[in-house]
Amino acid sequence: MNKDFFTCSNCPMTRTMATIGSKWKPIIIYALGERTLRFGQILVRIEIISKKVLTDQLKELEEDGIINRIAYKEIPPRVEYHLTEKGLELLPILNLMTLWNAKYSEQE
Amino acid sequence: MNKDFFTCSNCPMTRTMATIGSKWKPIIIYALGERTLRFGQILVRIEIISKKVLTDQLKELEEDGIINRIAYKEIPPRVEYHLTEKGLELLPILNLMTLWNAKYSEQE
DNA sequence: GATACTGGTAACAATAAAGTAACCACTAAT
DNA sequence: ATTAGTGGTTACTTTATTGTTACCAGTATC
Repeated sequence: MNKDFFTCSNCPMTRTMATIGSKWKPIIIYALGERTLRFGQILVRIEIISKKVLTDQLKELEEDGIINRIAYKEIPPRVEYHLTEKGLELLPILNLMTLWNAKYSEQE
Repeated sequence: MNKDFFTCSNCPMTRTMATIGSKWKPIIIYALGERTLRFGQILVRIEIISKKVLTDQLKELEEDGIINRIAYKEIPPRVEYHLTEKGLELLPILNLMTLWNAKYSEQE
């Protein structure tokens, strides 16, 4: 009985998925990249995401320290988002994943 | 207007998420690792996953060429699963993700 | 003959995630 | 006075994902 026995309560993968394992989060992070984008710009880039979902996901990503939100006190409002250091470190990993996927997507 | 304009229909991240972006898939892949495991063994390792969900996810992973399923014609039945080359290549990437997550999980 | 074993399946229930549509605040310009 | 512009929120509906329970096949053992 080896000690790497898999238990979900503190399985690293389970915990990681709890942070970025959702339909939209990796997409948002990827869309943001190294840019600073306004709410509306993200909305346009991801095209088919809804306002509400984007709001929700951005909020969660901010809570998890993956993105930074800066609201300027202007009218009409301007809110900018960009990845934190933590978020930026995720970028190359997500990139590897898309490369992996692309590599095996040639048969289509 | 630069050409990396983000369109979801063929956004690499969106497509990658379609393959492995579910609550359980990364966990199953991670649990499998380089081992060959029987259905029941995976079930025990992941503890809280249900039979049905595991069945479903394994089926999809097999369809996507990420795992191999070998059914021995024995009674009681014996079915073994292991990662394909494609699946194995995903392992280090998932590993990076758990490392990333662990790095920023110290505050808890 | 009853029971255990394994890897499922079927029918269904519950939950979580995502989507829709209307609305709001506040200012500037028409 | 009305409309546009931005970044939301609210209430609600729909859809997707997960989970539950009971059951099955077919052989071996008690």
